[in-house]
Amino acid sequence: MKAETPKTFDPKIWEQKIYQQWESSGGFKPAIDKKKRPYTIIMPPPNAYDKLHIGHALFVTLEDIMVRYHRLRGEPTLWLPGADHAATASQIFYEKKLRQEGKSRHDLGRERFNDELMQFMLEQRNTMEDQLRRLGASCDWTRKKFTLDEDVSQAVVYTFKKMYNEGLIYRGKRVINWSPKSQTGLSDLEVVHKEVEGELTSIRYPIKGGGEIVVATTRPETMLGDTAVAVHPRDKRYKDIIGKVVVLPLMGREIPVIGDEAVDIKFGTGAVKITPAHDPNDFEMGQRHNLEEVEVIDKNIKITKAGGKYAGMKAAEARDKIIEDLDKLGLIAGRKKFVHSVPHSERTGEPVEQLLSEQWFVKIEPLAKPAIEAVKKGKIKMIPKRFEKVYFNWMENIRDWNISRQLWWGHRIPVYYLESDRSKFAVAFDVQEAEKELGGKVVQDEDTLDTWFSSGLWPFTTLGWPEKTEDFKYFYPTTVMETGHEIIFFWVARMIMLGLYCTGEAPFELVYFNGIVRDKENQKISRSKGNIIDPMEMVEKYGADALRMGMMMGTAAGQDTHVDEDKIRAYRNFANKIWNAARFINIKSPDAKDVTDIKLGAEDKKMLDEFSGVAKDITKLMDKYDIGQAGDKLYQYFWHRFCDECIEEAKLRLEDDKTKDSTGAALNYILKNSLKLLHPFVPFVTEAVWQTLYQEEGLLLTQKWPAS
RNA sequence: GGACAUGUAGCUCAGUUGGUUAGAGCAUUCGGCUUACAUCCGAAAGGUCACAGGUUCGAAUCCUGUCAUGUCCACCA
Repeated sequence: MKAETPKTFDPKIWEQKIYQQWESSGGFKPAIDKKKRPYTIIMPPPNAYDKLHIGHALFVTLEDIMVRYHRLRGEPTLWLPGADHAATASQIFYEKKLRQEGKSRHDLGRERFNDELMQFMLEQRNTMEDQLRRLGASCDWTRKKFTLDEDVSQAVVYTFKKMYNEGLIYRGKRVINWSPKSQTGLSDLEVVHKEVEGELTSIRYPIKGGGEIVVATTRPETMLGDTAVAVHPRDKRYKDIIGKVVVLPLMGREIPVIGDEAVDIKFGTGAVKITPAHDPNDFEMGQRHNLEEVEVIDKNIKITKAGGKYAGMKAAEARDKIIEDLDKLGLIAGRKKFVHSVPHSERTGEPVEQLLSEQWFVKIEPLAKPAIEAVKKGKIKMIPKRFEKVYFNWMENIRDWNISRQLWWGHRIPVYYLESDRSKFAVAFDVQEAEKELGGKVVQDEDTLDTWFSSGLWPFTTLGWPEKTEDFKYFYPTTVMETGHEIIFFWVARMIMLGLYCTGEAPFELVYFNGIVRDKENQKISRSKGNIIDPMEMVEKYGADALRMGMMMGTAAGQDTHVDEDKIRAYRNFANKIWNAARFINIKSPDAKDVTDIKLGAEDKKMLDEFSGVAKDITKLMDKYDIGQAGDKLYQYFWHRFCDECIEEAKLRLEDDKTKDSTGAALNYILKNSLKLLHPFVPFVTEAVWQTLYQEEGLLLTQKWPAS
């Protein structure tokens, strides 16, 4: 560096060039050494069509810091990037796009719809990948994966087949959550409960042989499908009524009064109408008491033929009509406003309908048990640890997993039915295999798999499993899964269960949970709130290093983090500080000797000692995954200790011939090694300085960490 | 209904096993183009450590309770 080198670090000149050097150098690829344990992170794949938002910037920053740190430590380090087909989100997204063009997916047909969407995805994916590059993500692009890659899809079928053969996947009729808008079933996790003000209607059900029993409901129209009335077996009021028969009003059907512990004595009259086809609790009760399931609402939320004279009406219309009719008969015992929680689709926001439907399920208990064990025994650790409790709590109360989705986009369920007899089916890789097995023409199941089914296999399908590839053998189990705590059940739990089931090993050693990004008013960053910070705009304005520092400073695992533009600007200044400290040292001492080749003064030794203490502290913090603290310590040290004090005090000694050389050597040593410590956090500016000063030693990317 | 997290300067956060006058950065104010950097340097101001009890020679730190904020789970006929 010379006095005339620019006074400011200009990210625009450097970033792209440096990234290309890194990538083409092969430095992102792990230096495989069978004697060393690899450090592996499989990237949580962003949606292929996503533009990166600030949440992505956070996870990319954190993972890149981990990966760069371990790479500098000399470990064979793999960060494997990917893209997700994000079944539900993508289909909804693309259908919306079609609608704007005045089309629907049915105009295209399944095949064309999927082809077009695939085309679109692959195009968009380039944008997403470019954005990862701009953030400085040091991942191995030669190993990148897409969740719909041929080999990944094969692995999905393989797993489905194995689970089916071992009795872990079954087809069954259950009450499921049905999203009318997207016309698909949802898992319990895809449903959120919202408080809604509704109406609680009390209805008199006449008892055959005299008397009546009053039940209350928020969904009077479901009474058409009632097949019992339940009371608590120890409820004194109804002691003599259990076993009697009531006549279902409007329908005239005779249904029993049953006793079941699940009934809450204190609620309402203590008697509840049971509709096994439209309520999961009622369904379970129906199973216990062998009740008939009468479906009265269909997938378009209209009353079915079983609904008698109400058939064909929309459920809401039927509700009003039924109340009117009951009222005429004097059977309404009361109506009152009632706030209750109603399940809504997490995706579309609409209320979901609970319907009886035939779906594929994963029997979860045999998978959950070992998954609980793995965490209990410490085979998998979570940071922060408190999420282990959250995990146990959910896993211990887990229910079977509905994996069918009535979507077109995604992994199609690998089940083929014999055309001539649909009760016969085979699980197969393709039509030929199925036809061979069934001995006739076959049709494939129309449904696709829950996107989290294939995502659950991600830590090993990305490495080539079920083939015993070199990568799989070497890198699996992986080291860290870094992701958001909001998907601990959706994803993390499923990866652990499926990982243990498929490979016999826990898929990773450590789960690091990042928090949610909020703005300075503590609001969640979201488009609807209008407070989005576009990471690419920030990179454009302040450089990737500044954005990265802004993302990670003050973060702790599992803790929400705050960003705003001021913060990012402040760290742009930090990048500049590094640049200028280097300029100064190099201008004053362009031919600095190695500290081992020169007699050092007392002040020099003190500076060096202090530096090695800092390097040790940083190392300790990094090993604890206390990344925010490590960043803060470094920032503090480099700027306010090294620059403000060490360099300032050294200025005099640099003017004195007796101390000039040794001081220069010491400053140079600290600068050079600080670049290594700083590199995981601010990779671009440190690399830019390194290449300007120490080019003959190769890229900073793969230097040796200056502490142990 | 249950669980968890957080509450320290205007804002974002440190504060190690309890130990002098509670620390940074950003923002603010003042003074400086001092031979790397004005994307800078120096200085100042700013705190009842959410609140109330308790343990202790000593509490931001440990215990109990309260309040506020946020998150998750369960569920409501």
